[in-house]
Amino acid sequence: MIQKPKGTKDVLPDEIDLWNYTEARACDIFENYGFKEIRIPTFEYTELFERGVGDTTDVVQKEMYTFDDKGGRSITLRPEGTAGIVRSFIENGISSKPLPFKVYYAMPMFRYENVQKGRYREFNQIGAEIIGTASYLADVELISLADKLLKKLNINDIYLSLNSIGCPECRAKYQKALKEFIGKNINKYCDTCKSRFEKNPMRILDCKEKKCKELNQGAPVILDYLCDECKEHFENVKKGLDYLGISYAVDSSIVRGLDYYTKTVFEFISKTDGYTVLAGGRYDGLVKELDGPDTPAVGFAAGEERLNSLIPKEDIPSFPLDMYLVSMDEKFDIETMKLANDLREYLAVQTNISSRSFNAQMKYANKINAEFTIVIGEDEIKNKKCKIKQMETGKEELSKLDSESILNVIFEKFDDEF
RNA sequence: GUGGAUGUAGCGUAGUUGGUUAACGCGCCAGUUUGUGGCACUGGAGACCGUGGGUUCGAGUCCCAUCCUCCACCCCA
Repeated sequence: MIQKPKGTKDVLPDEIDLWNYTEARACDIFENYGFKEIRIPTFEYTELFERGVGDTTDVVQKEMYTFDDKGGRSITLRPEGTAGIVRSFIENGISSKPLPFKVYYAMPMFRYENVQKGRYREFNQIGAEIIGTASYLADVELISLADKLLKKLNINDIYLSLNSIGCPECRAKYQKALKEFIGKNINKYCDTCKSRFEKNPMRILDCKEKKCKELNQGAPVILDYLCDECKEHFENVKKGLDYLGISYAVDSSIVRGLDYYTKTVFEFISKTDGYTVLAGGRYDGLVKELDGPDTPAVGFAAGEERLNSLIPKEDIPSFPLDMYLVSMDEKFDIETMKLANDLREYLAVQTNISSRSFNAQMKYANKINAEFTIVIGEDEIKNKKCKIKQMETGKEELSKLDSESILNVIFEKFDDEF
């Protein structure tokens, strides 16, 4: 038997209401904040991610789905959304349109990593980007958007961690101090940390190895090395969030695993599951790094699977079938379908397309939770009348046998229940 | 990539120290009921016991390998 590849999943009709609910909710909120949807390719040239996400990151080093196409080009299934969006921003000359460019997306991402709770190889992210403004106000708007999204989805058992990792200038000073600190004991660190030392020393602070954690005690803190501009930016972000009533905790250990971040970085972390549900930050250098005009930007992404696992089940609407038309006999099947088609202008209707007996059709209508049934047979066709039955109450009402009359009867006689 | 647990009809499970046609519940299909569903009763379909190899007269049961799923680590959303 052929099985689905490791780390993928099927979303079956039983679960689809949840997915549609999350996406529709998110879409509404994004639109209200003035964002428009963007759709970009599922795969890009590998170089985009190597340069954009950073070739020292785990995502690029060991988690990308990369292959050569038949023309010998190196292609990669996108592991995240931002790099592709920035590529699109540059390629389409959007910097000459009114900025900021505010877009959102909901699309699948691909990372080759080991599967566990809330983590898949093909997974979906819902995210937003603001490209073309350096103001702290964009950071605040974006975080407030993220906060609103989670609140509207009734995901409350969650907290916001905030940090600033500065601009390249203050980060260079900080990294120098950090390397001095770590360098004293570098031979005591684990092998991964040793390899991080030259290329990306800040990631050493992220290491979960016990010995490394101990060695990191008393390491210099990035916030102490921020330049005046970065410091002011961070202060303004915090003040803005305070004013909007969004609570947060500054956590100087948040570094983020993607190289493009600058200044503000943040994560919304689930208290119940312990993992990050939504995360993002500012990436002022990325557009230029990818050969575009020097353009500042901020963005975030949320894991849709993780969001879905935290949404209260009672919030999810379901859409039962409005009506099932029972055909008394084979010879009425097609007339029944004709009536169904008329009713389908207004209602969700099913008919007998499985050659079931009368009785079996009633049972089926019951099983699929049809709200109403109408039996179509000799008498109905002859008299042009029918009985509309509400399945839950067993209540029946007479109607003429045409779609408009049926609709009227439903709204008049069953209005309170329907 | 590392470590641990698991794998028997669609789902949840049973299967005794290896021994005929692998069992049960739910679900599915049909009948009891050629003008009305839910309940009940009766019947039916559906499993090469994850896959491949080995031991044996004989393997769902034992051995090896492999894959998947789940969990933890790493990392991330």
